[in-house]
Amino acid sequence: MPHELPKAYEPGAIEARWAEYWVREKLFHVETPPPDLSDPRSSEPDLPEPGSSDTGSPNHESRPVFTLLLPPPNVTGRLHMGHMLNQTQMDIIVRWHRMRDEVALWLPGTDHAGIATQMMVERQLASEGIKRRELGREKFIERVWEWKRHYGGAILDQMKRLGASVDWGREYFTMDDNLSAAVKEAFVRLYEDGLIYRGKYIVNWCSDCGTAISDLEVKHEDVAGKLYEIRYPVVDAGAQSESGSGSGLGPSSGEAEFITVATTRPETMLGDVAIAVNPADERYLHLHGKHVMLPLMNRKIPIIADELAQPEFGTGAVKVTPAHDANDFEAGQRHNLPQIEVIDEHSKMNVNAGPYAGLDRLAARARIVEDLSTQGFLVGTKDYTIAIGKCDRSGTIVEPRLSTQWFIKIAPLAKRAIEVVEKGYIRFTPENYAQIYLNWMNNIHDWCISRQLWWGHRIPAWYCGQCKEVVVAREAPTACTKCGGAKLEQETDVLDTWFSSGLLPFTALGWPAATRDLDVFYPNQLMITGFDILFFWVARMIMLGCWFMAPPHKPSSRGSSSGGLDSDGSVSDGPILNATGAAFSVGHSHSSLKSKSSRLESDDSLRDSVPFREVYIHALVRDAERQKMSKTKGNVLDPIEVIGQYGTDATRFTLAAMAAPGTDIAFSESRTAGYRNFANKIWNAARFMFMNVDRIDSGLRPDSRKGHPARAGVTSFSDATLEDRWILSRFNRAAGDVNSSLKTYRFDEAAARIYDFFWGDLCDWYLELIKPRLLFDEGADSSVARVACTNLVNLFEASLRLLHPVMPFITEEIWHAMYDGKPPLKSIALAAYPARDEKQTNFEAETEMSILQDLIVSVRNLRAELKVEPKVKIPVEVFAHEPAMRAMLEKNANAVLLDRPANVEKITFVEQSLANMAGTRSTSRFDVHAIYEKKIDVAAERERLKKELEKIEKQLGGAQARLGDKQFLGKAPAHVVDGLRKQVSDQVILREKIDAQLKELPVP
RNA sequence: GGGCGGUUAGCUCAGUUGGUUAGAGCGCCUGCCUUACAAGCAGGAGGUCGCAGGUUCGAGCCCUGCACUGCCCA
Repeated sequence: MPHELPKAYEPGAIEARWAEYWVREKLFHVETPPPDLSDPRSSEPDLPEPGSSDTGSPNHESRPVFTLLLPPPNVTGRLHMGHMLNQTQMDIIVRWHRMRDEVALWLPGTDHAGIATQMMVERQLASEGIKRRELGREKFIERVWEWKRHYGGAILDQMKRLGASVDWGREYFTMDDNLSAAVKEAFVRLYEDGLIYRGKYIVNWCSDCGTAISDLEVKHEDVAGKLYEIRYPVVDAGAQSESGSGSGLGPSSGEAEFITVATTRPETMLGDVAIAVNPADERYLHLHGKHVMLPLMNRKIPIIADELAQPEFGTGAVKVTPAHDANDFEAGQRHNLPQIEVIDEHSKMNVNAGPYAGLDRLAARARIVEDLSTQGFLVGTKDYTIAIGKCDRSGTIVEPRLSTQWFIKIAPLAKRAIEVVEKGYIRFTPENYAQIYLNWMNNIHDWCISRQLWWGHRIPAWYCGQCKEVVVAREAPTACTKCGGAKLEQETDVLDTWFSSGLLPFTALGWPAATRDLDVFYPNQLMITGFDILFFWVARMIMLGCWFMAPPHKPSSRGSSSGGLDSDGSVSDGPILNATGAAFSVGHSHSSLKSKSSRLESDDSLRDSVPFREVYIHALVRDAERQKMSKTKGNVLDPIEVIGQYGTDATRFTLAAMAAPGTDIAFSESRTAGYRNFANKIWNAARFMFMNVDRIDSGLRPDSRKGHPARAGVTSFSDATLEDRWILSRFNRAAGDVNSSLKTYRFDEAAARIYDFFWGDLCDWYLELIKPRLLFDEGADSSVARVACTNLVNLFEASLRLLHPVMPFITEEIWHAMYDGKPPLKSIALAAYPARDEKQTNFEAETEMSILQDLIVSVRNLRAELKVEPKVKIPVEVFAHEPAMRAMLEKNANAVLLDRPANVEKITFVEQSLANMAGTRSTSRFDVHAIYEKKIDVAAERERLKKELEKIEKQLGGAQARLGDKQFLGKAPAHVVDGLRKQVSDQVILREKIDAQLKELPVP
């Protein structure tokens, strides 16, 4: 491969090629390590010391394992910025671990996404004029599969474009046969554990989706509405004298007494079964046990005393509608009240609604309000802000409705899920999410897991046509376990999508079989996801993981070599899946719950039951104006478009650089443009390097003798000159910093550090400083150039490895080119991540170099100030009062002479301070004076010096005051005091120099 | 109503257990097409860290109150 790269970096030309290469070459496939020997897992999340492990023999896997599960995108999904952020962070972390010589498994898959997918296909059918129910369940499901085969892979294809280094050989779909079997198994076991029950409860009902949805799927929204005040006549009021005494009581007319209640949903009054007042509310004491007549329905209903009614709210009396309100439902149970449903599953009034039957509930509301008004029961109407519940999917207003559903009794699962976080077995980053998680977990409600959908995992329960027994079983039973009847019908409901995805950390590794994968890769090391699915998914994974991966559910490979996964990943007969179709064995009956808890005897089994050791919660990506991206606002940034414009690497870098913990990301394209420029900078630095390699030694390649394990520092680098020692030290410092930033998920710090090193140190200084050594004259000794070029090549190769996790494409491209298309490894992604080598850090070189940089910058400053033409060379004089400093500067004067922007003709070291001359810059260490006849702008110079003097005096004043303060000296640590003394002595020198210079300036 | 966060340069954001002179990118101003890069180079301006108190030898950072603002839950 010729080293001729195009002048401008064109990401489009290289990225697609490498993305395809990585997939084709199966570079990120992880074989299941053979069952053997020592436990290959790293017990600590800490990284191995660089260079400490040997390469190891190939058939003995002793490397640490790193497992990460991709939050499975919906099959209906299109890649958005949130995915891109999420995947960029995961990819950086996984590539980093892989380069640290760990077994790094990133497991991809897609989620069947029950409601979303069903809606999508229904919409498609609608365009053909077909309704789902006309088609029938089986045909409909076939259509969904067809749709999935067609469109379901779109998002994964987009992922490939991002360069996501997942193991494509292990891709799963949540409706795959083995995963479906695992879901069924989990359901049956939970049922056997006594944690699943079925019953008629209030659920959130979406009439549009035609299904119950969980609390989490309801989004609350404040809307302007009305509060209707309705008065109910007390029919058996005893004490007339009390009537009308309370301000909240309805107006009494004649002998009648009323109770006034307020509601935002007057149509539900048709289902009222009581009026509740607070037991402590004195206004209503006389009415306890009395009745009111329900207007419009003429039904006599009791007045009950219940905490449901809050005295301070409204009149202190509330209507009770158990069939259409969750709180009322509970109150109804407390008082044994009937449940009267008046709204059906299509949000229409039903037969119980009497004259209003058949009306849509909103139409009914209008009629009811009108009728109440005419009949004198409507006391008033107020404007009111209602927190309305809407379906997350369809946006339809959710109606609380009575219906028969399947639930998970959540408390026992939550108990463990709380414990593992409290004990630190799962750590959150940022840490405050642990508290948010615990708050939610401590107030958790039972989880409604049934959905009235067709697309999903059908609940493995059968109803006996004869005795109505419910049989829960792994396979379709042939006869009722109670009466032996053969007429059995399976439950039509399917499971909540989050039930199956909540099992993924272990089902994706082969559970319930005792697989080697499960042994090696569970628990996952990390979960990276957004806070929006913290409760939906993360919490459920923790609950289910800690339940199923602890004894007795945890499959154990010890002592049972049979069973488990075949090498092709299919489930073979194991001891667990052998359980057959019979309902469930007596030994696993509900009473086993207690024994199960006691069997979780050791803390270790709880510690190792967690689905992942760490959770990193990333921010939300917003638009540049900090607005939430939404289709309706039209401010959605398509990552693929951004990639098209700036490249994947630049987009990834943007997301990494802006991913500071705790704040949302306001994605601004100007940043992406900046990082595209960064990529271009690297590209051109590479061009410069190749130009020199071709000219000096076209056979020069990076030293590749040492591949893995993670190697420290730069190899084959000879640090003869100051700039060599300096860049080597800077590189190692950067490598150390980047590693520690990534360790704590500080993607922003890591990105910034790499950027500063590559651009600020390597390109801005080092490349400029070595140019003279590279540009040897014709016929001259080329050995100096050869050494410089070798250094450059090895340094550059190491720098590419440092950058690779963030910018995988450009680094891969240049890296391959450096080896002339014959690299020692298939990919830079398989090379070692640089670690800091203490021996290569050199504090002295860094200090000296920074003084030289000061000197060079001072000359550049003087040139700008004196308005010297860029092409004109100028002589300078330098004074340093400390002999050691002078010696250092003299020794390295060449660096100053060779700096192009400074464009110095000659350096003369002088014996006297230059501070009192115009055209001088001073630091506490040296003075530098530019010899140039052009007059300086006296006024501007005076202004500048005065400003600087003011600043110094202000700082000096403060510092000296502190140094004179006994309390400060007594209490501040020594290094602070010493630092301050140094600052003062430096600034005193500087102040004198500036004073001198000011005095020499001609008086205006 | 309960909970969590944010407020630092014109914009978007860093700023570690409190410690010496608060940083970056973009934008802006000045000068350069210098033989890797004008997607570049060099130089520069710009901040009483939301407000008011407190703790401390020392506060952008800790505490209290206030203002504005975002999100989650009910």
